[in-house]
Amino acid sequence: MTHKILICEDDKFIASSVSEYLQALDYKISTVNDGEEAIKEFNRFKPDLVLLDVMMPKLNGIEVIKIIRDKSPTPIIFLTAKISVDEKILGLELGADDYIGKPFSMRELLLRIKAILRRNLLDDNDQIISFGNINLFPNKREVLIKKDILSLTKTEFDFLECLMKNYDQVLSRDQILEYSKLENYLDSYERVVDVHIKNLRKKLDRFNSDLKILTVRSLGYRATIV
Amino acid sequence: MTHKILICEDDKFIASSVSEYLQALDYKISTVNDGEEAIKEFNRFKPDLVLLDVMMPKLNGIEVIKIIRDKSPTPIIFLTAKISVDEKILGLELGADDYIGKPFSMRELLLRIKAILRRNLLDDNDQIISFGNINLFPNKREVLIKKDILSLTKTEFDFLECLMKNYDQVLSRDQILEYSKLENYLDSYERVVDVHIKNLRKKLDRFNSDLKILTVRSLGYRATIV
DNA sequence: ATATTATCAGGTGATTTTAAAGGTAAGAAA
DNA sequence: TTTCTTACCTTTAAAATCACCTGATAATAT
Repeated sequence: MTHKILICEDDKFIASSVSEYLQALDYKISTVNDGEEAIKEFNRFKPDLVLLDVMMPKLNGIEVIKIIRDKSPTPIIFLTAKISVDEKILGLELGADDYIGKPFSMRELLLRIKAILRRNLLDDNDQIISFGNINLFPNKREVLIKKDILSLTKTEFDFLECLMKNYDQVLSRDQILEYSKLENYLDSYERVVDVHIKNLRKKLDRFNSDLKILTVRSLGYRATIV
Repeated sequence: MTHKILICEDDKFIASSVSEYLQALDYKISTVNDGEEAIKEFNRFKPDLVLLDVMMPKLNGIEVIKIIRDKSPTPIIFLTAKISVDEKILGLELGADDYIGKPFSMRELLLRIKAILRRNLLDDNDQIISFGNINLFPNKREVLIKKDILSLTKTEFDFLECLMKNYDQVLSRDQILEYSKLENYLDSYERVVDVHIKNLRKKLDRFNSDLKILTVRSLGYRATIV
């Protein structure tokens, strides 16, 4: 796991105590003290999450988030003294993922960090599966090809997930059926797999997926990129 | 506003002097001498803050905090003779809000108590869950869309809270029921969820919420912004 | 050797069957 | 009263099945 977190905070005391606390928990930390450095370090360090003080020298947090959001969806938590609901809503519209008011407890901060990393699927268990231009989000049950949503039925989704998890491996019809835990899969006519594969291929083709499902004669199917 | 403080401490001398000192400052105090009593009295007394000795008979402080944290975020300060950095981190992870080493001065203890009670008040007002134009205030049990109050029944509120807390995750009907009732959910008929979701959707639509509840066929529901 | 044919695995589209979710309303509970 | 639950009905979506097609391989005949 061990995520990288960028702390942008001009109050040295807060910066160092947050940094120490998170380092002790095995996060990799980089710290900067103003907005301009924040942008530079963001590009260099490529953090998984940013803690961003709103009031900072040179560029304030709102300006920083605009620049970051232009090119990256990296989650950002604002650290802020006390702000109105309106400002909060503005920040959230600009793409902040959360706010935490000062003074905050370390435990509270940690909870929010964990929640956001989990929400953003950067957590180990529930990884995005990507090959070529296709991205599968297991917990959302959503598949994107480039920016297009590929709408799949439950079975189609399960088949694709199974094939992508076993990328480049040949899977038998039985394995695929079992994975998508269709009950009674023992009884059923094996050709069901063929039909679902056919429908899945059609949908993948329509969106020019470069992931293809190959037939391996007398054995089963295998997913690969062209 | 006068807060209730639960003191869990087996050293009678410390217990009574802290108790007297805080009572003189108008805090309401209850005192117990071991871990098992601590749990019982926590449930009965419902304190705003707990002072918890680490070394106690029957159940030690670490075990007590685990049990309390299972159901309550009530702030906890550990009272401890000497503790390594590792133990400190363990305690903080388990949900301690602060540590204070023995011997401590009454004045120092008081400062920490005040800081934590203050911080907790701020945080409570601060737990807004926001996505798109919709803002949910868990402690007020109020939902705003832009500036409009969305009036929801208890169940509708719970459903929405559950879905928003798990933004973009697919939740099964079971999970939603469990979240919203805490008990007896096993008895009930799963279709109730559909009905409440329908009613909730209608209300969200009427106010042009851009948070939508998507159905994920044969799995459950998922909240997302359009 | 090569051409012809039979056989087999897989592909496809149409149709049937089955299942899930939505909507409504009445009765129960709070 | 309002809110929640249940039952029933409608609508819609998905899965399974079937009959037929195609292309590949293997068997056989020339």
